[in-house]
Order: sequence, then C-alpha cells, then structure tokens
Amino acid sequence: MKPYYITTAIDYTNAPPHIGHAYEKVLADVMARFQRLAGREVYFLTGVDQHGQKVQKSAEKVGLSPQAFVDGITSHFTSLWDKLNVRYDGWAATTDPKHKRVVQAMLQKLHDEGQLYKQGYTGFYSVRQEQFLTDKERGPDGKFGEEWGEVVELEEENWYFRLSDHVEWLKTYIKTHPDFIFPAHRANDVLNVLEGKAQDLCISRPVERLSWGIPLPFDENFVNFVWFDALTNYISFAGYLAEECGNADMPDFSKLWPSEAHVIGKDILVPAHALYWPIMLHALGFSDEQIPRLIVHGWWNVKGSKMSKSTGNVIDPNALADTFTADGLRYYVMRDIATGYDADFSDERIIMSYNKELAGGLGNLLNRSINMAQKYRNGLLVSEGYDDAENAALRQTVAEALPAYQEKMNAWAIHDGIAAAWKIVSHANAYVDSTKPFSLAKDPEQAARLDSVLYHLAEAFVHVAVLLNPIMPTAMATARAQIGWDMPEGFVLSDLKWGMLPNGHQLGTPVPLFPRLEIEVSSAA
RNA sequence: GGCAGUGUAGCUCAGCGGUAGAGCAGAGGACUCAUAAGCCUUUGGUCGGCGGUUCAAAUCCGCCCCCUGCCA
Repeated sequence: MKPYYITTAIDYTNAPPHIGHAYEKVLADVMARFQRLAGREVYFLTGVDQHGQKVQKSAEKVGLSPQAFVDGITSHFTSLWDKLNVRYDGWAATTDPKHKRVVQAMLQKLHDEGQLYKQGYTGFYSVRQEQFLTDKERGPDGKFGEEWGEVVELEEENWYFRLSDHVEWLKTYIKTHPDFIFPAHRANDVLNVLEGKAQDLCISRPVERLSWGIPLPFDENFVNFVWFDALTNYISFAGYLAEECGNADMPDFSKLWPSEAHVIGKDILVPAHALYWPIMLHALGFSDEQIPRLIVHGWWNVKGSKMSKSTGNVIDPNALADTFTADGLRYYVMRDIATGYDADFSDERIIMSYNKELAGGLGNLLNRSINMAQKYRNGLLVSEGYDDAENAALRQTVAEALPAYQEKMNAWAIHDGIAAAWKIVSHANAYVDSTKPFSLAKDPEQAARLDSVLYHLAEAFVHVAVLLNPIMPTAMATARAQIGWDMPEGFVLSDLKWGMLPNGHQLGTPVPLFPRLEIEVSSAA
C-alpha cells in the first residue's frame, strides 16, 4: 500500500511561532500517528519558508545575514516541535540546496515549454516599503497614505507564468473532485474566485530589489518570488526530480506522491493552495489523479477576535506547554475545535480540560484502578472465574469505541475521535461506583467478583491508552508503563481486542498521570 | 455589492421532517478506591425574526436580521 504522505504549511521564518502554528503541526502529527497506529506507512513532512523580502528586511534591521537570521527563527520552530512531540520524517527548509535545484529545474522546464514569459509593468512604487502599490492601498481620498513614504511611478519587467491557460481545467477538476478540499464547503470560495478574470502569475522580482531568493536559471537578473519556491516544497522534499537534480537520500517520489493531506490554514487556501498549486502541478504534467488533497483547518481566535501582534493577544504555545505539559496542550487543541472550523481559545477552557478531563477523568481513573488492585491484590490480576452483566456492558463499550474512533479519526473529526475513546473513561468511572470494589474487598465471598472488576478496569484502560496514543503519546506511554503493558513492536489498531492483559498480569505503581493544577484563571497564559 | 458559512440551555456545540439533546458551569444527594477526584439526580431553551408547505418544521421553502469568511 502507498505510504500516507502528509504535509503541513511551511512556516514563514519572520517571527516566532504562536498557537496557530502549534495547532496545525499537532493536528498533522496526530493524524500521522493515527495512520501509523492503523497500520499504514507514513511520511510526515513539515518545515519552514525562509526566503523573501520580509526576511531580507528583518535581517538587515538587526544586522544579520539573511541565513543567520532565518537560522535563528527556525530554531524557535524546531525546538517547539521537539517540545510538543511533533515527529516529522522530512524537514523542508527552502534554503536547502536540494530544494533550490528542484525549483530551478521546474522553472527551466516550464520556460522551455513556453509557459513563462517576460513582461513590463508600470505602477506606483513605494520607495520606503520597496513594493508596488495597488488601489487597495489607496486611502478614502484616493491617495496613498504617509506610511508609504515617497511613491513614484515606475516601470519594471518581470517573469510571468501562464496561469490563465489552466483555469478552465481547474474549474472542471474542482467540480468533479468533491474530495479535493476538506471541508467541502470551502470549494465554493475557490470556484467563486475562478469566476473572475483570470490573470497570469508574476513569479519573479528583479535581483536588485530582492536578492534573498532562488535565482531564475534562465535569467540572472531575477530571483523567484514566493510561489514556485514555497509551494514546491511538497514535491521537492518528496523526491521529485531527485535523480536529475542529483539529490541523494530523498524519498521515492513515485511511491509517495500524491499527498493524502496538505494540512493548511484557511488563510492560505485561496489563492495559493487551491489555485496556484494545482495549476502548477497540472502545468508540470501531473494528472488529475496526482493532485493532492487539501485539509483546511480554522483559526484559534482569542475572545472572539483574531490573534495579532498589534492587539497583543498572541498566545505563546511554549508557555502553555510549560504549564499544561505538551500532552495537555495537544489534548486541548485537539478536543476543543472541530477540524475545519474556528474555535475560541480561553484560559478557562484549557484549565477545565486539564483539571476536569485529564486529571479528574482520565488520570484519576488510572490512579484509582491501579491503586485498588495494589491495595487488595498486590497488583496481581485474575481474568477468569467470574462474569456478570455489568462486566459485559463495560466490555461492550470498549468494543464499540474502536470502530467509532477509527471512523471519526479517518474523517479528520479528531474531537469526535477523542469523544469515542472517552466513552470508555466515563463508563469505567461509573463502573467503579456501581460495582464498589472497595466494598467487595471487605467480603471474602466476593473475591472472584472483585478480581473481575479489577481486571476489567485495567484492561479497559489499556484500550484507552492505545486509542489516545496519537493525541497524547507521552502520557499514554506513561499510563501503559504503570499498567505494565505496552504495545508490542508492529502493533496496529486491529490487534486491539479484549484480553490484552493476560491472566496473572502484574500491575505497576500508580502515580498521578496529570497532577491537578492549582491555577487562578486570571494568571494563566 | 456577489458568493458561502453560521445563528439551538449561562458557555462550547450535536441534532437537520415525527414528543427539544450532550459536555461544562449552577443546584441537591449518596458514597469513599482515588489527583478535595469520581458517581447519581436536577434547574435551565417561544431551536435569530416573520411568513409558507405539511397530519407534523429546530429540521423543507421564501423574505429579513446578526456574526464570520472569501471575492469585489
């Protein structure tokens, strides 16, 4: 079977990561881990977009070379992914020479085929901001505001890609491939844009204006501008043209492509990923079957408004991970948003999700289960000798959780997948109260029943600790260690059946999995 | 202005033609193995508004309003 190839947007190395960056990478990481658990080979690619004018300017401002500047910002991203247990197989840094060679080879190919052309453009240019201005930048009085400084009329030549040649193909493709974009309703936004006039795409900047980029192989006076650089990472780091570019140690492109999931934010769907990218691939000769699928996620707002540096409401994922642990943060950003829609970040909700659900619900269940087994049976489980309807009902819940979980996870409804697994947690907590093992322990005649209750609790938790592993890999590994059982090498979801713990299994020592946090709502990040 | 999404309990949301649902928050209770955790019960809603179709509408249709997004 073809490997599951999943990518994320590559982050722009102009500022350190915020919660939105973290959410996207965790989402992709959870899916990658789920697919692996489901038995598929997975290739997970993420990375950074390091070229461009903003980087060039920011580097100048602090007196660093562009490469030194992006290396610094890049380390903020890589250390965060490390901290959050985002485990990728490939790292796409656009300053990587391997990537540059692929970009240049692609551009040369398109140039040779006549899909690129050079044309002059006359417009208003801000000397201070070093960019051309459009009517959008005009104020209500029709003039360019003072923030643009001196504005001059300027003519500039640039290279263009014949995007408009492929627009009709794209319209048809979108209409005939409803799975292209998830959630499906976003395809309307794309078709809406395509109804407008089709313009070709400017793909260059004169080298005197922008030097921090990939030079056009056929015209030394220009560097590539954005799209053929950033979007290309999805194929360049998957081994596209690896042989003719002399790129060693790359994945086998013919096996990996197309990607099952380009995980991106809704802000970069139109025009970049839903227009430019499929058209670029089509222009390069990719067939309809070779077009990747887009998974479009929403944004984390703060108190109903967008996160932005200017309003000072940027949420720092590092601080959250320090307070709530990496798994506490991963759990929150997976359970409190429906994939594809926006959600509101709030201190109250992340504290509630940690203290109420992880500490009080999940963690406490593990703790009370092991603790009773240790107290009454020295941690030794007996799986045979007694059964009743209450036990059967718990087993039923456990059995039903797996298919529900798989269906939801496969459909990118991570929050529903968590809820499916959580039914076991809720049922098991209620089961403790209804079977009262602490009372059974006082009556020697109930010994066999007590054994069965203790066994059911531990076994049920094993299932939870497998299902939630993609979401909270560290905590679930710790939980399994306390139970004294772990997934054997090559374990897949279909191996998960009642009876993972053998008769006579020895449990470990209970330690609170998510220690309850005493946090004032107002003082939390 | 065009297109789309959304509007259901204090909060987050599910339901999408057949007697209003879940979780959290609030209230009450029984219990004690456990991280002052967990369990049970319970308060709370003219399902954005108006009109229509139907034996029956939160659910379908029309108009309007709010918020959000994309485009102009």
